[in-house]
Amino acid sequence: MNIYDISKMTGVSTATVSRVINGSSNVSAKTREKVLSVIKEQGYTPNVFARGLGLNTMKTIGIMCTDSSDRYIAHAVYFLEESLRKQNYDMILCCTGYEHKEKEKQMSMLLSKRVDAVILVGSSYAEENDELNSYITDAAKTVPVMMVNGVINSPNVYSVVCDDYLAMYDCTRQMLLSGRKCPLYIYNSLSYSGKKKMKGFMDAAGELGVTDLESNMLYIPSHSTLSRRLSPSYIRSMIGEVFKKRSGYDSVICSEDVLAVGVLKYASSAGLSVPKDLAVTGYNDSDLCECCEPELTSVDNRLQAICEKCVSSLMEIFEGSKAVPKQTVFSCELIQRSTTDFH
Amino acid sequence: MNIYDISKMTGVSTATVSRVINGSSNVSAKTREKVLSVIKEQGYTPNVFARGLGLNTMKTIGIMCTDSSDRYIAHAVYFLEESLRKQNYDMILCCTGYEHKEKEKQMSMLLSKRVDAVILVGSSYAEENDELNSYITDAAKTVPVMMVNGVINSPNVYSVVCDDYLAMYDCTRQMLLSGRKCPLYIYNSLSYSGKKKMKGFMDAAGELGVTDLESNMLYIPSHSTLSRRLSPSYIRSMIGEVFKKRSGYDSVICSEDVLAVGVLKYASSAGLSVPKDLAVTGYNDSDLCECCEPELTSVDNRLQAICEKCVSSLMEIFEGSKAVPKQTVFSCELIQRSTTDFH
DNA sequence: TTGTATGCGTTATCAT
DNA sequence: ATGATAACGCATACAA
Repeated sequence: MNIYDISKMTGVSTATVSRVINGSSNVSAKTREKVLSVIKEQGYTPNVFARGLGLNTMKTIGIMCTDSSDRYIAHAVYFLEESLRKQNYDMILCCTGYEHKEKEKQMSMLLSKRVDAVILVGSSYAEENDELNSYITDAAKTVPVMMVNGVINSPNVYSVVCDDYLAMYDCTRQMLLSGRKCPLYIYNSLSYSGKKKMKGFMDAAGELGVTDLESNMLYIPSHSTLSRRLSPSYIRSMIGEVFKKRSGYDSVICSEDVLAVGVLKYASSAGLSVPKDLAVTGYNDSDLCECCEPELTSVDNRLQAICEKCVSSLMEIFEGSKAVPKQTVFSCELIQRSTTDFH
Repeated sequence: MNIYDISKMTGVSTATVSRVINGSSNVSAKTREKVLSVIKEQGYTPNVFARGLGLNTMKTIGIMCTDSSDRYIAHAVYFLEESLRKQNYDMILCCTGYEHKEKEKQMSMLLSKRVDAVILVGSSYAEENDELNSYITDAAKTVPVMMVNGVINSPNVYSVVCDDYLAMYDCTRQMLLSGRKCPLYIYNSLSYSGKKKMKGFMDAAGELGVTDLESNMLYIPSHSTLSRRLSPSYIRSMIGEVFKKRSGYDSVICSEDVLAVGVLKYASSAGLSVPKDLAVTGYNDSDLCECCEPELTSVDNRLQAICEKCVSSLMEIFEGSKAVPKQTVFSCELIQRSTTDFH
């Protein structure tokens, strides 16, 4: 069943059938009605390949992420899907993992599929080293590239991010202003946003009199070769070692919620009362916050707003707007629960 | 840059270029080498639309799920993506939500995109009422339909599931054999697998002397119009009400981990010691299990194995095998942690 | 308002 | 082993 069949059955030309399908106004009401009824009756659907061949687009966006089972990314994918579908776009989802080689490979695969744009989800796509980003900037010569929570300054690459620096700066300030003297910062990533958060902590802590920042920071890398994901009990044991080496920590600020869960586990096993003996904050405001005891103070990084803005900007780019901002920054919001006693 | 350009630059016909691209053996080594070098040098990529038009396939699988940000589904999507990519297939991801209308709509959208198959993720696609499944059985007339954790008995529809009935039956048995007399079963879904689990509980409880099953079961529906997701604190309060009405429960068996987290929250607030006063089990063996205190006994429903089998079966179907099982069943595994004291 | 004719870039059939 | 050409199904420029 193709456009020729419909043409024959209705007695009009394929051009007119095509016009009806695409909602052209230059069709008489009578003709339109006739064609429409036959199309419906026959259950005819235009062949997307033929259409794609002519128009060179399939209304499909390529989504690249490292790992769609990650809490944060899974939500991003969901919000993007929702927004894109409203605009009648589909998504091809690619999970690249954390290896550069694979990222490059999937990108070229997406381009060969002639997607209309590529959305990069997560800050692990924005590398410090420009050389490593060349596959992205090259791709942007062909299609718009949108980055969710990552920034690369290059033509046709657009970023939508939240202000992780300021969020962590504020969070740290609040922690110290509430009377804590000796915070421990735990981070698990040195990605673009990972570094922003870290700097936020360091600046605030430095300004408020914390010296010897080195000993107030702990790096627990995720995505090791050993395991795909950090487990809370592993984190607990790491914390335990650090607390054994040096006592006096009265607060822990984490770059991700799961780290804070591990801290709470440590506190519980060490008989520390939270927040009295140890105040704790997480980051992402994920559903983990409400699963632990006490419930976790965290930072809402506005993922939904970011994803929706990302898609709406993309649509504007498609419409040829020249006024789309290269970078859009959202503010985070501190969500206070029971692991802190901020003023 | 198209196949004609390559043809001109190499001095061979487009047919030969095509043969080289598709690895036909009927090409001399010399010609192949020449063509390959020009292709590489020019960075030529075949146009997938033209190819799709001729072959009527784009090596793309449609994935339908209710909500890709759900922990369980997000993992399924990840495992499916991984398996499909190994076979050089892409996925178009659709989140349909829980409304029937939308499921139908997205299905027809996928079919109009000429996907090579559709994978339905989650048990909410298998309806009791055959009428409601007709959009699925109809789709199966066009392409193979694979169901991850749901069963519909119809031509060209294949299911890969885990034995939720047996898992819940065993879990309940263990609970009762460890000395518990009065279990509460909490469930949040009446989907295909939801009913299986429920029956598992009822059968085991009935056999081991629990009477008046009605009062041993509590339904807390997810996906209400109020909120997209159940929150642990809401669950806690629901539990609280039930325990107030009738005391004596010494154990809680949950159809999903997040429910169990809510139970633990209740226990903590009510001063009940787990597992001494109250034994608790979850279901799915999600990462929540290791986030709570004490860590949660749960059922591993072998999601990765299911997804991998689903894809490998699909590949066999594509290869024309007639021996692909209509239904494949995996056994679950009880993962004991610290919320139970099973013998 | 409607129809005709052509291009889009492959793959496959049939010759050679 | 290689080449010429039809077919795939649609959209559109141009003609009427």
